[in-house]
Amino acid sequence: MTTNPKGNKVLKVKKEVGENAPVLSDQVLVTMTVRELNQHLRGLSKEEAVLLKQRRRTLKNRGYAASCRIKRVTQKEELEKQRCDLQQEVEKLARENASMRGELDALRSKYEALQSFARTVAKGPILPAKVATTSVITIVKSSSSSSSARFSTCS
Amino acid sequence: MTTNPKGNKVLKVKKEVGENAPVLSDQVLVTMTVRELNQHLRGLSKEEAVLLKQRRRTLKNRGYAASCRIKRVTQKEELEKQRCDLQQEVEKLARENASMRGELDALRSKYEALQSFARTVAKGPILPAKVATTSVITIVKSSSSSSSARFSTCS
DNA sequence: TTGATGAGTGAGCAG
DNA sequence: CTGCTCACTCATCAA
Repeated sequence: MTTNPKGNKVLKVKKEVGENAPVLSDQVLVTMTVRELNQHLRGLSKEEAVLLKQRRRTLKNRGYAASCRIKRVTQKEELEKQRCDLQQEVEKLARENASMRGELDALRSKYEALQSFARTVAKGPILPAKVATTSVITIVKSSSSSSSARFSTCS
Repeated sequence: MTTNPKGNKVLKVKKEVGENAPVLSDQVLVTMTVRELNQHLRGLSKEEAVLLKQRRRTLKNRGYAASCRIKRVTQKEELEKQRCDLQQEVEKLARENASMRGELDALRSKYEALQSFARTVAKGPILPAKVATTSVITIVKSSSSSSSARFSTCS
């Protein structure tokens, strides 16, 4: 078991042959450094050496293919997660939006009511007759210079 | 060329053999209905029949693998598009949000100013000195102009 | 040479 | 059986 023979090519697909003497297990062979490999190559015919190096390359490729597949699903999951996050953000912003729209409407109503009230109140005390029908009241916050921008949203 | 022999197994990878008589081109074989296939099988040995059916299956698999890959990239593109769309929606909502927040602030300021004014006015009819510290009140006698529209556009 | 990826192949599952 | 998908292999490209 520990000196895994060789035949475990594909995890469950191609299974062990068990009869030939592998010399090196796949695990060992694929993990080996080039230097170590060369040492093992010492006692082998050129033919065998070529075959062994070829097998190593194939094993490596098997691993590359696996990483490639993993990467693919990882990226896909990443995309799905991003989509999910964005979807939630959209919903959050939409809720904020709706709530602000409500606030705005409410405030506008209050503002208009107050405006009516102010007009009525202002009308009585001062020059009742004349101001009543023709005046507009402009209120300017005197503190800030940028206050003029305040009303520019009313364009 | 039109009666494509057989050897074009893989587009550029495995190329034509050119010596055997394919009887049926890949294109024809893979497109054939089962009924048509059986007719071709009539004059063949059982061995040949099995081989032919196997070849058909392999060709079919080749096609399936291709669709599988296409599907994969299509889905990935789909995800990327959705992400892009959502991203844009987020930005749009964020802009709306910011703009509404601005409106809200502006309106709140106006409301507070009007409130101060109203309080001053309601409390004691226009005492210039007192009002001076917080507001400037301009009373414009407008001669029928649309000046009253000033505030109505802020709705 | 090493690592990554497209395409083809067979295994194996689902309908 | 048909269609799909996984894991593997090979060809090929890039670093």
